Amino acid sequence: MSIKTVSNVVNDHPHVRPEMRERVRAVIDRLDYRPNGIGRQLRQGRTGLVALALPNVTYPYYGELTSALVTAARARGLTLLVEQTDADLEREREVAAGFPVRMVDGLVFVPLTMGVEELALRRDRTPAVLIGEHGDGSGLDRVTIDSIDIGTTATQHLLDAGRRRIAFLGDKSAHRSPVVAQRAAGYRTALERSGIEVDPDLLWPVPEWERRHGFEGATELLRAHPDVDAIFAANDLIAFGAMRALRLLGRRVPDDVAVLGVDDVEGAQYSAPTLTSIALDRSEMADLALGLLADRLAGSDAPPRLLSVKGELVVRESTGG
Amino acid sequence: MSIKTVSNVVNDHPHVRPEMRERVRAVIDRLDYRPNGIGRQLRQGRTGLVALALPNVTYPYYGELTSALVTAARARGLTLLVEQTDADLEREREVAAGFPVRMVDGLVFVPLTMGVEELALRRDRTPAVLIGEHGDGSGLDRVTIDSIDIGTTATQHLLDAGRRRIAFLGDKSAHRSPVVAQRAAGYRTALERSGIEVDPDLLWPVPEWERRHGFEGATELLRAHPDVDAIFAANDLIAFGAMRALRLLGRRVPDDVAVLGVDDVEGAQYSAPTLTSIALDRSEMADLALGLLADRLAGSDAPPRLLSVKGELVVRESTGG
DNA sequence: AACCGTGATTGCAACGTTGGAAGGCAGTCA
DNA sequence: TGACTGCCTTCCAACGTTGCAATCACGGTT
Repeated sequence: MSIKTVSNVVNDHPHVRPEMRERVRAVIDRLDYRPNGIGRQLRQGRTGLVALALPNVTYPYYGELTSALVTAARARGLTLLVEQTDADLEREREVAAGFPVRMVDGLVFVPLTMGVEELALRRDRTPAVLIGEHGDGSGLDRVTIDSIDIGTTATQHLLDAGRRRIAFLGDKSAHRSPVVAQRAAGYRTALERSGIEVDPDLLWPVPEWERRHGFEGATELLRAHPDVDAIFAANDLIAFGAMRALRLLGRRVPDDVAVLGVDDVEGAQYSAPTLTSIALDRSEMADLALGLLADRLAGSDAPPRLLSVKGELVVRESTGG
Repeated sequence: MSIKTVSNVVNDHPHVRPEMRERVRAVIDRLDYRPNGIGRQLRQGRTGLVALALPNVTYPYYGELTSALVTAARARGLTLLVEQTDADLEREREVAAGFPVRMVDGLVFVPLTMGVEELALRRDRTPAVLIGEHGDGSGLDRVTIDSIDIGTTATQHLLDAGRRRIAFLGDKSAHRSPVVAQRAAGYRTALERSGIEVDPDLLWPVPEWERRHGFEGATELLRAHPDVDAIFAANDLIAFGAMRALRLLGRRVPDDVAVLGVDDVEGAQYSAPTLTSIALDRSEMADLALGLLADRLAGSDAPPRLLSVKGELVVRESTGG
C-alpha cells in the first residue's frame, strides 16, 4: 500500500475501503508507527504551539495564570510552551524579537519592563497578545486589568472600614510601570474623593512585588510612619510579607493595621489572618487572550482589540471582615 | 544569490566571502526574513522541545519545579512545553502514549496515579524521565526523592521536640501512591525506633494534597483525637490548611500542636507561624532530570538510571524553632 | 599557456507529511 | 461489447531547511 493511503487512513479521509482501513490500522499498530509532527506541520504551515512568556511561574499569580492558559490552550487544540523572562529587559526583548523558538503560531506575552513603543516596533509577524496593564500604542491585542478601578475599590474598602492613614505598599520607582501608576492613581482618587489629603510619604516603594520586599517595605514603612492604620498592598505577595512584618512588630491585623492585597491568590484563604484581596479571574483572562489569538490565527487583520477584566473585592479577616 | 548561500550565512558557514555575507545580511534585514524552524527541524530530525507533564502548575511545589525546569532547559538550549494532567489517570495515559504533540525530543513526566507497570508498557519511543517517587520497573530514567528519609527526619524532629501523639496527615488510601507509602513508612520507623507504638488512627487520609483538604483533614483529626500534639503533614499545602484549622479550633501552634510540612515552599517562610518544612532542591532536581534526558538525546542506551535527592530539614516557628 | 589548488558558490536530494490530480478497477448502462 | 461512472488508490509536488557533492572563479605554478 502507498504512503498516501496511510495518510488517508490517519486523517480519516472519506474514500477508504473499510477493509483497507483496517489493514492499515493493524500495521500501524504492529509497527508502532506515529505520524511525525514536524513533517505534518511543515506541510500545513502551522504547529499548534503557542508560546507564553512571563516573568516567573513561581509567583502564584503567574502560576495560576499559566495553569489557566494551559487549560484554555488545550481546549482549543493548542499546546503551550513556557518561557520565563524574570522581568529582565533583555530577555523580554529576545521574546519580542521572536525567541524562544521559530515555530510557534502565536505568543501570549506578559512584559513588565518593556515599553509599548518598543513593542510596537516588533518585526516578528507571529500574532501576539499582551496580558496585563499596558498603554495603547503597542499595536497588539491586549487583555487588560482595570487597575485604576482596583485601586479605588481597595482604598475605598479601607476607608469604609474607618481607616485614615492608608499606605500604598508597592510603588515601583525603578520601572515606570503602568500597573503601579494605575493602582496608585486609583488610590489617590479614592482618598481625594473622601476629602483626605494624599500623603506622598505613604506611597511606599518596593523593588519587586515579592513577599520578601513586602516584608522589608512594611518594616521600614511602619518605622517611618507608626500611625499607619492600613496597608493597601500592590499584590498578595507583598501583603503576605507585610503581615509577617506587622506580626514581628507586634501590630495586630486587622485591629491595629488592616491589610489588603490584589490577585486573590489561592493562599489568601489560608493565611493567618486570611487576606482580603481583589480577585482577578484567571480563567477568563486566559480564555480572552486565547480567543484574541485564535482570531489572528484564523487570519483576522482587524485593528488591535482591547478586552478588560474587572477585579472583585473579596473581604476576609485582614480588613476586619 | 542562491538559497543555499543564505543558509550558509545564517549558519555561519566558514567559506563565505565577507562581502557576500554582508549583502545577504542586508537583504535578510530588509525583508525581515526569519529562518523557519519547522523546515530546519524537519531536516535535522529534532525540535529542541521537551514536554513537561505534571498535575498542576498552581501547586507551589510544581510551579517552582516548572520554573526550575524552564530555566534548566533554557541553559541546555531546550524549550519546555507544559501539559497538566490534574493527576487524572486518563490524562496521564494520554501523556504516556505520546500526547500532547508528536514533536518533542523528550518528556519530563510527573505521574501521580499511573503505575510503573503501565509506564513500562509505554510504546512511544521518545526518551522520558520521571520525577517523583516511583518504584522500579518503569524502565525509565528517574529523579527521585528519598521519602522514607523525609518521613523519619520529620517524625524524629517532632519527637525531639517532645511530642508523642504525632499524626501523619496526608495518607491517601485512594491511590496506592508510593510517595505516601514511603513517607508513612519513615514515620513508622522513627516512632518504633523511639519505642512509641504506632497508632494507625493517626495516619489520617486526605483526598488530595491541597490546602483545603489539609484544613478539613485536620479539623476531623482533632475532633477524633484531641490529644494530638503534632502534625506531620505530607506536604506544605496540607500544613497550611491544618494550621488554619488549628487556629479556628483555638489550638496554638506550636504550643499546643506542632506542625511540619514537606517541600519548603516559598510561602513557608511567611505563614503565621512560619512553617518548619523539609526542603527539596528543585533546581537540582530539574538539572538532574534534564541531564538524564540530555544523555538520552545524545543517543545513550544505557540501562535506566536512578538519581536521588535528599530533603533537608528547615526548622521554623511551627515546631517551636 | 595549460594546469592546479583553494576558496566561494550553487545544485541536488532528502527530512515526513498531505492536497490535488491522475490512475485503476469494478459495476452499470446502452 | 464499449463507454461511462464512482469509488478507491497511487503519484507528484511542495512545505523550508541543510549535508554533500559538484561547479565555478581566480591567482599561482610549472
